[in-house]
Amino acid sequence: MPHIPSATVSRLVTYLRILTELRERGVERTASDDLARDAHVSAFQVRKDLAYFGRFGTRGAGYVVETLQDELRRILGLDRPWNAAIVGMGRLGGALADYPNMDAYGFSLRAAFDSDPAKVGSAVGGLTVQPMSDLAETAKRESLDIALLTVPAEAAQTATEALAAAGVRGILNFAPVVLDAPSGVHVESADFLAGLTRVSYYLHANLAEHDGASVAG
Amino acid sequence: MPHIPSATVSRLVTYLRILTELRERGVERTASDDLARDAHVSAFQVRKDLAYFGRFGTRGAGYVVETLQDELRRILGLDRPWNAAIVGMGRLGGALADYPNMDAYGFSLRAAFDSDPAKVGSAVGGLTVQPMSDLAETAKRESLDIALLTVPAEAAQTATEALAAAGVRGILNFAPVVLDAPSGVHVESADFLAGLTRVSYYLHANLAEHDGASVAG
DNA sequence: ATATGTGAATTGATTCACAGCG
DNA sequence: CGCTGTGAATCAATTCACATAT
Repeated sequence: MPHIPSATVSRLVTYLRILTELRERGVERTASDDLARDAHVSAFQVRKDLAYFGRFGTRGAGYVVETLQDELRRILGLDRPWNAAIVGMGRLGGALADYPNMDAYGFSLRAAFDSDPAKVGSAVGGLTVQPMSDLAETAKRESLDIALLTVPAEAAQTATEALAAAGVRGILNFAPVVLDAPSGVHVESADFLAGLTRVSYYLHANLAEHDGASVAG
Repeated sequence: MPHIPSATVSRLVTYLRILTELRERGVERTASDDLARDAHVSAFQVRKDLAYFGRFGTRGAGYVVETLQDELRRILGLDRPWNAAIVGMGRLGGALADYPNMDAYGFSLRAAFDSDPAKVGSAVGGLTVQPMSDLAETAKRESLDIALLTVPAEAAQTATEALAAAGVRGILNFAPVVLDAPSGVHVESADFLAGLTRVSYYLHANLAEHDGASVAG
């Protein structure tokens, strides 16, 4: 497998969503032109992105929605369940714990942690908040793969190291800091203040172009 | 001004944060090497990013933290206040309304909207939730610049068009859909499910590299 | 006929090496 | 002498054109 641009990975997520919506609407076939229009990219780009991973279409006829959806789910690792935990049960952590459809997307929330003794033991979104000292044991028992990290900025690096030590290999970081990712751990940023600041830049510069960057909120 | 890569804009946000932290710690001078280390990029990259906008350092001596911080705030449009509103007062909207330090970052929350009559009139984070029908009037009265869009995916495009019609020029979109940005409106994505899916991809592909994309959470 | 898949061309971003200035 | 600022070179990503398959 050649090296895959990270922008390609982001676009694959978009294509998958479009295919999911097409399928819900009962559409059976589609084409790179259609996907391109909905994803706001060129049809060349769609075909090139898919070509990194194989051949999924039929020349002259386009793609079968269900087939391509399944392939993208497989490529993106969504053909298996991921066990996730929320670390930091402030307002944002609480909102994420109650977020609907996380299971539908293939992510199973299995635990919630907070270092504040006042929060430990409370119930949020069907989970009981545990102390950080339970992290290693719970991570092992629940086979935690991914953490949604919603602690304050100044606590994020310490929490990251605790997560790495506990065997968690993926972190979605909501804190407004650049994390030093321990070896073997993949970190994605989901930093809405950075997004707000980019909006500020583009408004300020009077550049009302198209969309911007990536991650989560 | 040449064209600025959007990756450069994202990195400028990071540099600004590092400078802010240095200043809080009382550090007066820094160098591209230091910023590079903290931002996880190369020193070449730091200097090239800054060079798009001017000359801010002293050869042989590096940068004055306070000066460079001020320049970056100006470049990113943070030297003026932005008036923001939350559109969609579900769990996530509520969490954002209570988010501390939004003012410190230069964003002033002035209004909150929801289409659900049951939510209208309730108080969240010092704001009274207004119906969507008030959008145009309130946007004008409060000079709303930016919306934090936290409505469900299926409502996001309609809300975007209402915001554009009300004169809001920047949208930070938390919904998991690609928005069709009306002319003159800049949209940034703050889509945490996309971030989670990218984590899934990198874990699945067993590529425990470094960080990924951008936006908010 | 029609739309995919892909090597080649182009564009863009990053890296480099060093000139320039304090 | 040190570190910035920047043109040139390298590397990567996107765009294109068309051969290919149905």
